[in-house]
Amino acid sequence: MTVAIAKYQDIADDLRERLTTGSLPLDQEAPGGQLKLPGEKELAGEYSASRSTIRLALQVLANQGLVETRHGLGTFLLKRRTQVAVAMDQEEDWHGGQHAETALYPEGARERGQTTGRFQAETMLAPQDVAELLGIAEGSQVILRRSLQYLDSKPWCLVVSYYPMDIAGGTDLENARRLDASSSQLLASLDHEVLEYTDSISARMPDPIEMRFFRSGSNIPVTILSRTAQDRHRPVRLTRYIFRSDQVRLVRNRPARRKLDPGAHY
Amino acid sequence: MTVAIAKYQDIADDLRERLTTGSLPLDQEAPGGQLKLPGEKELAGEYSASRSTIRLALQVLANQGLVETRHGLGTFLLKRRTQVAVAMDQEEDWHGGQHAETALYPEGARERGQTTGRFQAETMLAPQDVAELLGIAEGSQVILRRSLQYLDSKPWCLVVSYYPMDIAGGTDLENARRLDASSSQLLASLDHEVLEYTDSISARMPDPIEMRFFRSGSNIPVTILSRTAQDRHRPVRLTRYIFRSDQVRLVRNRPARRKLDPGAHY
DNA sequence: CAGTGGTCTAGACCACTGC
DNA sequence: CAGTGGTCTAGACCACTGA
Repeated sequence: MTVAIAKYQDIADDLRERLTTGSLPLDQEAPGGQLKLPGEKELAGEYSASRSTIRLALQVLANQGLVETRHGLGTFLLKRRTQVAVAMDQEEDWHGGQHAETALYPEGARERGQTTGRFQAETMLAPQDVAELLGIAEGSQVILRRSLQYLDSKPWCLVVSYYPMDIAGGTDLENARRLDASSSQLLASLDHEVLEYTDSISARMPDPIEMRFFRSGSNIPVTILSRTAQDRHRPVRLTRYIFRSDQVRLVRNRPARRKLDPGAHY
Repeated sequence: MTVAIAKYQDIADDLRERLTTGSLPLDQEAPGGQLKLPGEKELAGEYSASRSTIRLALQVLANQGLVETRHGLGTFLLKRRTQVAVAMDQEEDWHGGQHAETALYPEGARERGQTTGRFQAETMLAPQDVAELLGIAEGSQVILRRSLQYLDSKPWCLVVSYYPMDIAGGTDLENARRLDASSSQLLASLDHEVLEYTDSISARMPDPIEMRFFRSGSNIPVTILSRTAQDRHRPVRLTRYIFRSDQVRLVRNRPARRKLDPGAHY
Protein backbone atom coordinates (compact mmCIF):
# COMPACT_ATOMS: atom_id res chain seq x y z
CA MET A 1 0.00 0.00 0.00
CA THR A 2 1.04 3.54 -0.60
CA VAL A 3 2.02 6.54 1.46
CA ALA A 4 -1.38 8.17 2.00
CA ILE A 5 -2.53 9.20 5.44
CA ALA A 6 -5.62 7.26 6.28
CA LYS A 7 -5.96 3.54 6.06
CA TYR A 8 -9.18 3.75 4.05
CA GLN A 9 -7.44 6.01 1.56
CA ASP A 10 -4.62 3.53 1.18
CA ILE A 11 -7.13 0.78 0.63
CA ALA A 12 -9.04 2.88 -1.89
CA ASP A 13 -5.83 3.62 -3.78
CA ASP A 14 -4.87 -0.03 -3.75
CA LEU A 15 -8.27 -1.15 -4.94
CA ARG A 16 -8.30 1.46 -7.70
CA GLU A 17 -4.92 0.25 -8.86
CA ARG A 18 -5.99 -3.37 -8.83
CA LEU A 19 -9.25 -2.57 -10.57
CA THR A 20 -7.71 -0.61 -13.40
CA THR A 21 -4.95 -3.15 -13.96
CA GLY A 22 -7.37 -6.01 -13.66
CA SER A 23 -5.47 -7.77 -10.91
CA LEU A 24 -8.42 -8.16 -8.61
CA PRO A 25 -10.46 -11.34 -8.66
CA LEU A 26 -13.77 -10.25 -10.12
CA ASP A 27 -16.83 -12.39 -10.43
CA GLN A 28 -18.98 -12.10 -13.48
CA GLU A 29 -22.49 -11.84 -12.26
CA ALA A 30 -25.71 -10.14 -13.11
CA PRO A 31 -27.01 -9.67 -16.63
CA GLY A 32 -24.76 -7.67 -18.89
CA GLY A 33 -21.86 -9.61 -17.40
CA GLN A 34 -21.10 -6.87 -14.94
CA LEU A 35 -18.03 -7.43 -12.79
CA LYS A 36 -18.52 -7.88 -9.07
CA LEU A 37 -15.96 -7.06 -6.43
CA PRO A 38 -15.33 -9.27 -3.41
CA GLY A 39 -17.74 -8.72 -0.54
CA GLU A 40 -17.04 -6.17 2.15
CA LYS A 41 -16.49 -8.86 4.74
CA GLU A 42 -14.00 -10.61 2.53
CA LEU A 43 -12.13 -7.37 1.81
CA ALA A 44 -12.06 -6.59 5.52
CA GLY A 45 -10.25 -9.86 6.11
CA GLU A 46 -7.89 -9.33 3.21
CA TYR A 47 -6.86 -5.86 4.36
CA SER A 48 -7.02 -6.58 8.10
CA ALA A 49 -9.48 -3.77 8.53
CA SER A 50 -12.94 -3.44 9.95
CA ARG A 51 -15.87 -3.48 7.59
CA SER A 52 -16.49 0.20 8.32
CA THR A 53 -13.07 1.06 7.01
CA ILE A 54 -13.64 -1.00 3.89
CA ARG A 55 -16.92 0.80 3.40
CA LEU A 56 -15.15 4.16 3.61
CA ALA A 57 -12.71 2.99 0.94
CA LEU A 58 -15.50 1.80 -1.32
CA GLN A 59 -17.29 5.10 -0.78
CA VAL A 60 -14.25 6.91 -2.14
CA LEU A 61 -14.31 4.80 -5.29
CA ALA A 62 -18.06 5.23 -5.63
CA ASN A 63 -17.72 9.03 -5.38
CA GLN A 64 -15.22 8.87 -8.21
CA GLY A 65 -17.72 6.99 -10.31
CA LEU A 66 -15.54 3.91 -10.50
CA VAL A 67 -17.79 1.44 -8.73
CA GLU A 68 -21.40 1.18 -7.67
CA THR A 69 -22.88 -0.72 -4.77
CA ARG A 70 -26.28 -2.34 -4.89
CA HIS A 71 -28.07 -3.35 -1.76
CA GLY A 72 -28.30 -7.08 -1.39
CA LEU A 73 -26.13 -7.78 -4.39
CA GLY A 74 -22.64 -6.43 -4.03
CA THR A 75 -20.25 -3.83 -5.38
CA PHE A 76 -19.73 -3.66 -9.12
CA LEU A 77 -17.15 -2.15 -11.42
CA LEU A 78 -18.68 0.48 -13.68
CA LYS A 79 -17.76 0.75 -17.32
CA ARG A 80 -16.94 4.12 -18.78
CA ARG A 81 -19.85 5.80 -20.48
CA THR A 82 -19.28 7.77 -23.61
CA GLN A 83 -20.96 11.08 -24.11
CA VAL A 84 -23.27 11.85 -26.98
CA ALA A 85 -23.06 15.17 -28.81
CA VAL A 86 -26.19 17.28 -28.93
CA ALA A 87 -26.28 20.26 -31.27
CA MET A 88 -27.36 23.44 -29.52
CA ASP A 89 -28.48 25.05 -32.74
CA GLN A 90 -31.32 22.78 -33.74
CA GLU A 91 -34.73 24.32 -33.94
CA GLU A 92 -36.45 23.92 -30.60
CA ASP A 93 -39.73 22.78 -32.10
CA TRP A 94 -39.83 20.09 -34.70
CA HIS A 95 -42.30 17.95 -36.52
CA GLY A 96 -44.59 20.89 -36.03
CA GLY A 97 -47.91 19.62 -34.82
CA GLN A 98 -46.79 16.02 -34.53
CA HIS A 99 -44.32 16.35 -31.76
CA ALA A 100 -45.21 19.59 -30.18
CA GLU A 101 -43.04 19.83 -27.11
CA THR A 102 -39.60 21.32 -27.30
CA ALA A 103 -36.85 18.75 -27.50
CA LEU A 104 -33.13 18.35 -28.08
CA TYR A 105 -31.87 15.04 -29.39
CA PRO A 106 -28.51 13.77 -30.57
CA GLU A 107 -27.93 13.79 -34.28
CA GLY A 108 -29.83 11.16 -36.19
CA ALA A 109 -31.86 10.17 -33.17
CA ARG A 110 -34.88 12.37 -33.59
CA GLU A 111 -37.06 9.69 -35.02
CA ARG A 112 -36.28 7.37 -32.11
CA GLY A 113 -37.25 10.01 -29.62
CA GLN A 114 -40.16 9.01 -27.49
CA THR A 115 -41.72 11.46 -25.18
CA THR A 116 -43.78 9.65 -22.63
CA GLY A 117 -47.31 10.72 -22.03
CA ARG A 118 -46.36 12.17 -18.71
CA PHE A 119 -46.88 15.86 -19.11
CA GLN A 120 -47.49 18.14 -16.26
CA ALA A 121 -48.74 21.68 -16.22
CA GLU A 122 -49.19 23.76 -13.15
CA THR A 123 -49.20 27.28 -11.88
CA MET A 124 -46.53 28.42 -9.49
CA LEU A 125 -44.78 31.48 -8.17
CA ALA A 126 -41.58 32.30 -10.01
CA PRO A 127 -38.46 31.54 -8.01
CA GLN A 128 -35.62 34.00 -8.13
CA ASP A 129 -33.66 32.52 -11.03
CA VAL A 130 -36.71 31.97 -13.22
CA ALA A 131 -37.99 35.48 -12.55
CA GLU A 132 -34.65 36.95 -13.47
CA LEU A 133 -34.42 35.13 -16.79
CA LEU A 134 -38.02 35.98 -17.67
CA GLY A 135 -37.58 39.58 -16.64
CA ILE A 136 -40.50 39.53 -14.22
CA ALA A 137 -40.80 40.06 -10.50
CA GLU A 138 -39.87 37.26 -8.15
CA GLY A 139 -43.06 35.64 -6.92
CA SER A 140 -45.05 36.47 -10.02
CA GLN A 141 -47.32 33.72 -11.25
CA VAL A 142 -45.94 31.54 -14.00
CA ILE A 143 -47.21 28.48 -15.81
CA LEU A 144 -44.86 25.52 -15.69
CA ARG A 145 -44.91 22.68 -18.19
CA ARG A 146 -42.80 19.62 -17.60
CA SER A 147 -42.12 16.60 -19.75
CA LEU A 148 -40.03 13.49 -19.32
CA GLN A 149 -38.27 12.44 -22.48
CA TYR A 150 -36.91 9.00 -23.23
CA LEU A 151 -34.66 7.76 -25.97
CA ASP A 152 -34.67 4.04 -26.72
CA SER A 153 -36.74 3.61 -23.58
CA LYS A 154 -33.98 5.08 -21.45
CA PRO A 155 -34.28 8.36 -19.57
CA TRP A 156 -32.88 11.10 -21.75
CA CYS A 157 -33.92 14.60 -20.84
CA LEU A 158 -36.10 16.50 -18.43
CA VAL A 159 -37.71 19.53 -20.02
CA VAL A 160 -39.27 22.27 -17.95
CA SER A 161 -40.82 25.35 -19.52
CA TYR A 162 -41.98 28.50 -17.77
CA TYR A 163 -44.41 31.03 -19.23
CA PRO A 164 -45.42 34.36 -17.72
CA MET A 165 -49.02 34.11 -16.57
CA ASP A 166 -50.14 37.20 -18.45
CA ILE A 167 -49.10 35.58 -21.71
CA ALA A 168 -50.03 31.94 -21.22
CA GLY A 169 -52.93 32.18 -18.80
CA GLY A 170 -56.18 30.89 -20.28
CA THR A 171 -54.47 29.22 -23.25
CA ASP A 172 -53.74 25.60 -24.10
CA LEU A 173 -50.44 26.01 -22.29
CA GLU A 174 -52.32 25.67 -19.04
CA ASN A 175 -53.50 22.15 -19.87
CA ALA A 176 -51.48 19.12 -18.87
CA ARG A 177 -51.51 17.43 -22.24
CA ARG A 178 -49.73 17.66 -25.53
CA LEU A 179 -50.13 20.82 -27.48
CA ASP A 180 -51.81 20.69 -30.85
CA ALA A 181 -49.22 23.00 -32.31
CA SER A 182 -45.71 23.76 -31.23
CA SER A 183 -45.40 26.15 -28.35
CA SER A 184 -43.65 28.69 -30.58
CA GLN A 185 -46.51 28.53 -33.04
CA LEU A 186 -48.91 28.98 -30.20
CA LEU A 187 -46.97 31.97 -28.92
CA ALA A 188 -46.91 33.45 -32.40
CA SER A 189 -50.68 33.13 -32.60
CA LEU A 190 -50.86 35.07 -29.33
CA ASP A 191 -48.86 37.87 -30.97
CA HIS A 192 -45.66 36.87 -29.25
CA GLU A 193 -43.59 35.58 -32.11
CA VAL A 194 -40.22 34.30 -30.95
CA LEU A 195 -37.45 36.35 -32.53
CA GLU A 196 -34.42 35.61 -30.42
CA TYR A 197 -33.02 33.07 -27.99
CA THR A 198 -30.62 33.44 -25.14
CA ASP A 199 -28.94 30.26 -23.96
CA SER A 200 -27.42 29.89 -20.54
CA ILE A 201 -25.59 26.71 -19.61
CA SER A 202 -24.76 25.53 -16.14
CA ALA A 203 -24.30 22.36 -14.15
CA ARG A 204 -24.99 21.21 -10.62
CA MET A 205 -25.64 18.10 -8.61
CA PRO A 206 -29.03 16.51 -9.28
CA ASP A 207 -31.92 16.93 -6.91
CA PRO A 208 -33.81 13.84 -5.73
CA ILE A 209 -36.37 14.06 -8.55
CA GLU A 210 -33.63 14.17 -11.17
CA MET A 211 -31.75 11.31 -9.56
CA ARG A 212 -34.85 9.17 -9.68
CA PHE A 213 -35.64 10.01 -13.29
CA PHE A 214 -32.11 9.45 -14.54
CA ARG A 215 -31.51 6.48 -12.24
CA SER A 216 -28.15 8.02 -11.54
CA GLY A 217 -26.10 8.05 -8.39
CA SER A 218 -25.41 11.17 -6.43
CA ASN A 219 -21.99 11.48 -8.02
CA ILE A 220 -23.14 12.40 -11.52
CA PRO A 221 -23.96 16.07 -12.20
CA VAL A 222 -26.68 17.35 -14.50
CA THR A 223 -26.03 19.77 -17.33
CA ILE A 224 -28.71 22.39 -17.77
CA LEU A 225 -29.41 24.40 -20.90
CA SER A 226 -31.68 27.32 -20.01
CA ARG A 227 -33.16 28.83 -23.15
CA THR A 228 -35.00 32.12 -22.96
CA ALA A 229 -37.18 32.94 -25.95
CA GLN A 230 -38.00 36.57 -26.64
CA ASP A 231 -40.44 38.33 -28.88
CA ARG A 232 -39.74 41.88 -30.00
CA HIS A 233 -40.40 43.25 -26.54
CA ARG A 234 -39.67 40.78 -23.76
CA PRO A 235 -38.98 37.20 -22.74
CA VAL A 236 -41.99 34.99 -23.38
CA ARG A 237 -40.76 31.55 -22.45
CA LEU A 238 -37.97 29.92 -20.48
CA THR A 239 -37.18 26.30 -21.28
CA ARG A 240 -34.76 24.22 -19.28
CA TYR A 241 -33.27 21.07 -20.77
CA ILE A 242 -31.75 18.89 -18.09
CA PHE A 243 -29.35 16.11 -19.06
CA ARG A 244 -27.07 13.68 -17.32
CA SER A 245 -23.62 15.21 -17.62
CA ASP A 246 -21.98 11.85 -18.26
CA GLN A 247 -24.28 11.19 -21.21
CA VAL A 248 -24.39 14.49 -23.01
CA ARG A 249 -22.18 17.22 -24.30
CA LEU A 250 -23.59 20.31 -25.97
CA VAL A 251 -22.00 21.21 -29.28
CA ARG A 252 -22.00 24.14 -31.62
CA ASN A 253 -20.05 25.57 -34.56
CA ARG A 254 -19.27 29.11 -35.40
CA PRO A 255 -16.95 30.99 -37.73
CA ALA A 256 -14.04 32.91 -36.26
CA ARG A 257 -15.00 36.51 -35.82
CA ARG A 258 -12.63 38.18 -38.23
CA LYS A 259 -9.20 38.16 -39.62
CA LEU A 260 -6.78 38.81 -36.81
CA ASP A 261 -5.04 42.14 -36.77
CA PRO A 262 -1.72 41.69 -34.95
CA GLY A 263 -1.91 45.07 -33.28
CA ALA A 264 -5.57 45.13 -32.42
CA HIS A 265 -6.91 45.85 -28.97
CA TYR A 266 -10.45 44.71 -28.40
CA MET B 1 -38.91 13.80 13.10
CA THR B 2 -40.33 12.69 9.81
CA VAL B 3 -41.25 9.43 8.17
CA ALA B 4 -37.99 8.56 6.42
CA ILE B 5 -36.40 5.16 6.80
CA ALA B 6 -33.02 5.63 8.36
CA LYS B 7 -32.34 7.54 11.51
CA TYR B 8 -29.52 9.52 9.95
CA GLN B 9 -31.87 10.55 7.13
CA ASP B 10 -34.44 11.72 9.62
CA ILE B 11 -31.78 13.71 11.41
CA ALA B 12 -30.52 15.18 8.15
CA ASP B 13 -34.06 16.21 7.20
CA ASP B 14 -34.64 17.72 10.59
CA LEU B 15 -31.36 19.63 10.52
CA ARG B 16 -32.04 20.91 7.03
CA GLU B 17 -35.43 22.13 8.15
CA ARG B 18 -34.00 23.86 11.18
CA LEU B 19 -31.16 25.37 9.20
CA THR B 20 -33.34 26.84 6.49
CA THR B 21 -35.87 28.22 8.95
CA GLY B 22 -33.16 29.47 11.23
CA SER B 23 -34.42 27.63 14.29
CA LEU B 24 -31.10 26.05 15.15
CA PRO B 25 -28.78 27.74 17.62
CA LEU B 26 -25.89 28.88 15.48
CA ASP B 27 -22.72 30.45 16.74
CA GLN B 28 -21.14 33.23 14.82
CA GLU B 29 -17.52 32.40 14.56
CA ALA B 30 -14.66 32.75 12.17
CA PRO B 31 -14.02 35.80 10.02
CA GLY B 32 -16.79 36.62 7.62
CA GLY B 33 -19.20 35.86 10.44
CA GLN B 34 -19.82 32.36 9.21
CA LEU B 35 -22.42 30.41 11.13
CA LYS B 36 -21.28 27.36 13.07
CA LEU B 37 -23.46 24.38 13.88
CA PRO B 38 -23.36 22.65 17.26
CA GLY B 39 -20.59 20.09 17.62
CA GLU B 40 -21.11 16.48 16.64
CA LYS B 41 -20.97 15.34 20.23
CA GLU B 42 -23.59 17.84 21.23
CA LEU B 43 -25.87 16.84 18.35
CA ALA B 44 -25.41 13.20 19.28
CA GLY B 45 -26.78 13.95 22.72
CA GLU B 46 -29.61 16.06 21.39
CA TYR B 47 -30.78 13.37 18.96
CA SER B 48 -29.96 10.39 21.18
CA ALA B 49 -27.74 8.99 18.48
CA SER B 50 -24.15 7.94 18.26
CA ARG B 51 -21.66 10.32 16.80
CA SER B 52 -21.29 8.07 13.74
CA THR B 53 -24.97 8.52 12.97
CA ILE B 54 -24.68 12.27 13.34
CA ARG B 55 -21.72 12.21 11.01
CA LEU B 56 -23.77 10.34 8.42
CA ALA B 57 -26.48 12.98 8.69
CA LEU B 58 -23.98 15.81 8.31
CA GLN B 59 -22.47 14.01 5.33
CA VAL B 60 -25.86 14.10 3.64
CA LEU B 61 -26.10 17.85 4.13
CA ALA B 62 -22.51 18.35 2.98
CA ASN B 63 -23.20 16.37 -0.21
CA GLN B 64 -26.07 18.71 -0.89
CA GLY B 65 -23.76 21.66 -0.54
CA LEU B 66 -25.63 23.00 2.47
CA VAL B 67 -22.89 22.77 5.06
CA GLU B 68 -19.15 22.32 5.15
CA THR B 69 -17.03 20.77 7.85
CA ARG B 70 -13.55 21.95 8.70
CA HIS B 71 -11.19 19.81 10.64
CA GLY B 72 -10.52 21.17 14.09
CA LEU B 73 -13.07 23.93 13.75
CA GLY B 74 -16.58 22.65 13.29
CA THR B 75 -19.41 22.43 10.79
CA PHE B 76 -20.55 25.61 9.10
CA LEU B 77 -23.59 26.72 7.19
CA LEU B 78 -22.73 27.68 3.63
CA LYS B 79 -24.25 30.70 1.99
CA ARG B 80 -25.65 30.39 -1.51
CA ARG B 81 -23.26 31.44 -4.21
CA THR B 82 -24.58 33.25 -7.23
CA GLN B 83 -23.35 32.36 -10.65
CA VAL B 84 -21.64 34.79 -12.96
CA ALA B 85 -22.51 34.89 -16.66
CA VAL B 86 -19.68 34.38 -19.11
CA ALA B 87 -20.29 35.11 -22.77
CA MET B 88 -19.26 32.25 -25.02
CA ASP B 89 -18.87 34.47 -28.02
CA GLN B 90 -16.05 36.69 -26.93
CA GLU B 91 -12.88 36.50 -28.94
CA GLU B 92 -10.57 33.95 -27.43
CA ASP B 93 -7.50 36.16 -27.62
CA TRP B 94 -7.55 39.69 -26.39
CA HIS B 95 -5.18 42.49 -25.66
CA GLY B 96 -3.18 41.00 -28.46
CA GLY B 97 0.41 40.88 -27.41
CA GLN B 98 -0.22 42.06 -23.88
CA HIS B 99 -2.27 39.21 -22.57
CA ALA B 100 -1.49 36.42 -24.92
CA GLU B 101 -3.11 33.37 -23.42
CA THR B 102 -6.67 32.50 -24.23
CA ALA B 103 -9.13 33.56 -21.59
CA LEU B 104 -12.83 33.88 -20.86
CA TYR B 105 -13.96 36.39 -18.28
CA PRO B 106 -17.31 37.67 -17.09
CA GLU B 107 -18.48 40.87 -18.62
CA GLY B 108 -16.64 43.94 -17.45
CA ALA B 109 -14.07 41.93 -15.57
CA ARG B 110 -11.39 41.57 -18.19
CA GLU B 111 -9.20 44.23 -16.76
CA ARG B 112 -9.31 42.63 -13.33
CA GLY B 113 -8.22 39.33 -14.75
CA GLN B 114 -4.87 38.24 -13.50
CA THR B 115 -3.22 35.23 -14.93
CA THR B 116 -0.54 34.05 -12.59
CA GLY B 117 2.92 33.41 -13.88
CA ARG B 118 2.34 29.72 -13.58
CA PHE B 119 2.40 28.49 -17.13
CA GLN B 120 3.23 24.98 -18.03
CA ALA B 121 4.09 23.52 -21.38
CA GLU B 122 4.84 19.91 -21.98
CA THR B 123 4.69 17.19 -24.56
CA MET B 124 2.38 14.27 -24.08
CA LEU B 125 0.56 11.53 -25.92
CA ALA B 126 -2.97 12.46 -26.90
CA PRO B 127 -5.60 10.70 -24.81
CA GLN B 128 -8.67 9.41 -26.57
CA ASP B 129 -10.92 12.44 -26.18
CA VAL B 130 -8.25 14.96 -27.16
CA ALA B 131 -7.24 12.91 -30.19
CA GLU B 132 -10.83 12.72 -31.33
CA LEU B 133 -11.43 16.46 -31.11
CA LEU B 134 -8.13 17.24 -32.84
CA GLY B 135 -8.77 14.66 -35.52
CA ILE B 136 -5.50 12.84 -34.92
CA ALA B 137 -4.64 9.32 -33.86
CA GLU B 138 -4.85 8.40 -30.21
CA GLY B 139 -1.36 8.36 -28.77
CA SER B 140 -0.01 10.96 -31.19
CA GLN B 141 2.28 13.52 -29.66
CA VAL B 142 0.69 16.81 -28.69
CA ILE B 143 1.94 19.91 -26.96
CA LEU B 144 -0.01 20.91 -23.89
CA ARG B 145 -0.09 24.40 -22.44
CA ARG B 146 -1.74 25.03 -19.12
CA SER B 147 -2.45 28.22 -17.24
CA LEU B 148 -4.10 29.01 -13.93
CA GLN B 149 -6.26 32.10 -14.07
CA TYR B 150 -7.35 34.17 -11.10
CA LEU B 151 -9.90 36.92 -10.81
CA ASP B 152 -9.63 39.28 -7.85
CA SER B 153 -7.02 36.89 -6.47
CA LYS B 154 -9.52 34.07 -6.39
CA PRO B 155 -9.25 30.95 -8.52
CA TRP B 156 -11.27 31.50 -11.65
CA CYS B 157 -10.46 29.21 -14.54
CA LEU B 158 -8.11 26.44 -15.56
CA VAL B 159 -7.13 26.67 -19.20
CA VAL B 160 -5.53 23.77 -21.02
CA SER B 161 -4.60 23.95 -24.69
CA TYR B 162 -3.50 21.10 -26.93
CA TYR B 163 -1.63 21.51 -30.22
CA PRO B 164 -0.75 18.78 -32.68
CA MET B 165 3.01 18.26 -32.59
CA ASP B 166 3.46 18.65 -36.32
CA ILE B 167 2.07 22.16 -36.09
CA ALA B 168 3.45 23.46 -32.83
CA GLY B 169 6.69 21.51 -32.51
CA GLY B 170 9.75 23.75 -32.52
CA THR B 171 7.73 26.95 -32.05
CA ASP B 172 7.25 29.25 -29.08
CA LEU B 173 4.28 27.12 -28.11
CA GLU B 174 6.70 24.58 -26.72
CA ASN B 175 8.10 27.01 -24.15
CA ALA B 176 6.62 27.28 -20.68
CA ARG B 177 6.24 31.03 -20.66
CA ARG B 178 3.90 33.65 -21.98
CA LEU B 179 3.66 34.01 -25.69
CA ASP B 180 4.78 37.24 -27.32
CA ALA B 181 1.74 37.22 -29.55
CA SER B 182 -1.61 35.55 -29.13
CA SER B 183 -1.70 31.90 -29.96
CA SER B 184 -4.06 32.54 -32.88
CA GLN B 185 -1.66 35.11 -34.28
CA LEU B 186 1.13 32.63 -33.88
CA LEU B 187 -0.87 29.94 -35.61
CA ALA B 188 -1.67 32.36 -38.44
CA SER B 189 2.02 33.08 -38.89
CA LEU B 190 2.55 29.34 -39.23
CA ASP B 191 0.02 29.31 -42.08
CA HIS B 192 -2.73 27.89 -39.90
CA GLU B 193 -5.10 30.79 -39.63
CA VAL B 194 -8.06 29.99 -37.43
CA LEU B 195 -11.26 30.18 -39.45
CA GLU B 196 -13.79 28.32 -37.36
CA TYR B 197 -14.49 27.16 -33.84
CA THR B 198 -16.40 24.22 -32.53
CA ASP B 199 -17.50 24.41 -28.93
CA SER B 200 -18.38 21.40 -26.87
CA ILE B 201 -19.68 21.79 -23.34
CA SER B 202 -19.79 19.16 -20.66
CA ALA B 203 -19.59 18.78 -16.91
CA ARG B 204 -18.20 16.24 -14.49
CA MET B 205 -16.89 15.93 -10.97
CA PRO B 206 -13.51 17.58 -10.42
CA ASP B 207 -10.31 15.59 -10.26
CA PRO B 208 -7.95 16.15 -7.31
CA ILE B 209 -5.94 18.81 -9.17
CA GLU B 210 -9.06 20.79 -9.95
CA MET B 211 -10.35 20.47 -6.40
CA ARG B 212 -7.11 21.86 -5.07
CA PHE B 213 -7.03 24.77 -7.51
CA PHE B 214 -10.64 25.77 -6.95
CA ARG B 215 -10.54 24.99 -3.22
CA SER B 216 -13.88 23.33 -3.72
CA GLY B 217 -15.36 20.33 -2.04
CA SER B 218 -16.02 17.09 -3.83
CA ASN B 219 -19.68 18.02 -4.24
CA ILE B 220 -19.23 20.81 -6.77
CA PRO B 221 -18.92 19.85 -10.44
CA VAL B 222 -16.77 21.59 -13.03
CA THR B 223 -18.14 22.95 -16.28
CA ILE B 224 -15.85 22.43 -19.26
CA LEU B 225 -15.91 24.38 -22.49
CA SER B 226 -13.83 22.52 -25.09
CA ARG B 227 -13.09 24.78 -28.02
CA THR B 228 -11.60 23.33 -31.19
CA ALA B 229 -10.06 25.86 -33.56
CA GLN B 230 -9.76 24.92 -37.22
CA ASP B 231 -7.92 26.37 -40.17
CA ARG B 232 -9.17 25.70 -43.66
CA HIS B 233 -8.09 22.09 -43.50
CA ARG B 234 -8.07 20.66 -40.02
CA PRO B 235 -8.19 21.30 -36.25
CA VAL B 236 -5.12 23.15 -35.09
CA ARG B 237 -5.81 23.74 -31.41
CA LEU B 238 -8.03 22.43 -28.66
CA THR B 239 -8.57 24.68 -25.66
CA ARG B 240 -10.39 23.60 -22.53
CA TYR B 241 -11.77 26.18 -20.14
CA ILE B 242 -12.58 24.61 -16.80
CA PHE B 243 -14.80 26.47 -14.34
CA ARG B 244 -16.49 25.80 -11.05
CA SER B 245 -20.07 25.01 -11.95
CA ASP B 246 -21.43 26.92 -8.98
CA GLN B 247 -19.61 30.08 -10.04
CA VAL B 248 -20.16 30.20 -13.77
CA ARG B 249 -22.82 29.88 -16.38
CA LEU B 250 -22.04 30.12 -20.08
CA VAL B 251 -24.25 32.48 -22.03
CA ARG B 252 -24.96 33.25 -25.64
CA ASN B 253 -27.51 34.99 -27.81
CA ARG B 254 -28.80 34.07 -31.19
CA PRO B 255 -31.65 35.07 -33.45
CA ALA B 256 -34.46 32.59 -34.04
CA ARG B 257 -33.79 30.70 -37.21
CA ARG B 258 -36.67 31.85 -39.33
CA LYS B 259 -40.30 32.73 -39.33
CA LEU B 260 -42.21 29.66 -38.29
CA ASP B 261 -44.18 27.89 -40.97
CA PRO B 262 -47.10 26.10 -39.29
CA GLY B 263 -46.93 23.10 -41.61
CA ALA B 264 -43.19 22.76 -41.89
CA HIS B 265 -41.31 19.56 -41.25
CA TYR B 266 -37.65 20.02 -40.52
C1' DC C 1 -33.35 -19.47 2.56
C1' DA C 2 -28.34 -17.67 2.56
C1' DG C 3 -25.54 -13.86 1.30
C1' DT C 4 -25.08 -9.25 0.45
C1' DG C 5 -24.88 -4.38 1.65
C1' DG C 6 -27.26 -0.69 4.95
C1' DT C 7 -27.65 1.13 9.54
C1' DC C 8 -26.26 1.85 14.25
C1' DT C 9 -23.72 1.71 18.60
C1' DA C 10 -20.00 2.69 22.17
C1' DG C 11 -15.87 3.80 22.75
C1' DA C 12 -10.95 4.72 21.57
C1' DC C 13 -7.34 7.41 19.76
C1' DC C 14 -5.38 10.72 16.25
C1' DA C 15 -4.84 15.31 13.82
C1' DC C 16 -5.95 19.87 13.28
C1' DT C 17 -7.09 24.57 14.95
C1' DG C 18 -6.94 28.63 17.75
C1' DC C 19 -5.78 30.61 22.06
C1' DC D 1 -3.64 23.62 26.04
C1' DA D 2 -8.75 22.42 25.19
C1' DG D 3 -12.08 21.59 21.70
C1' DT D 4 -13.15 20.19 17.34
C1' DG D 5 -13.70 16.89 13.56
C1' DG D 6 -11.21 12.53 11.33
C1' DT D 7 -10.27 7.69 11.64
C1' DC D 8 -10.95 3.06 13.26
C1' DT D 9 -12.71 -0.99 15.69
C1' DA D 10 -15.87 -4.99 16.96
C1' DG D 11 -19.97 -6.40 16.93
C1' DA D 12 -25.08 -6.26 16.37
C1' DC D 13 -29.19 -6.25 13.78
C1' DC D 14 -32.01 -4.82 9.64
C1' DA D 15 -33.36 -4.82 4.60
C1' DC D 16 -32.79 -6.25 0.16
C1' DT D 17 -31.90 -9.73 -3.48
C1' DG D 18 -31.94 -14.00 -5.95
C1' DA D 19 -32.38 -18.89 -5.89
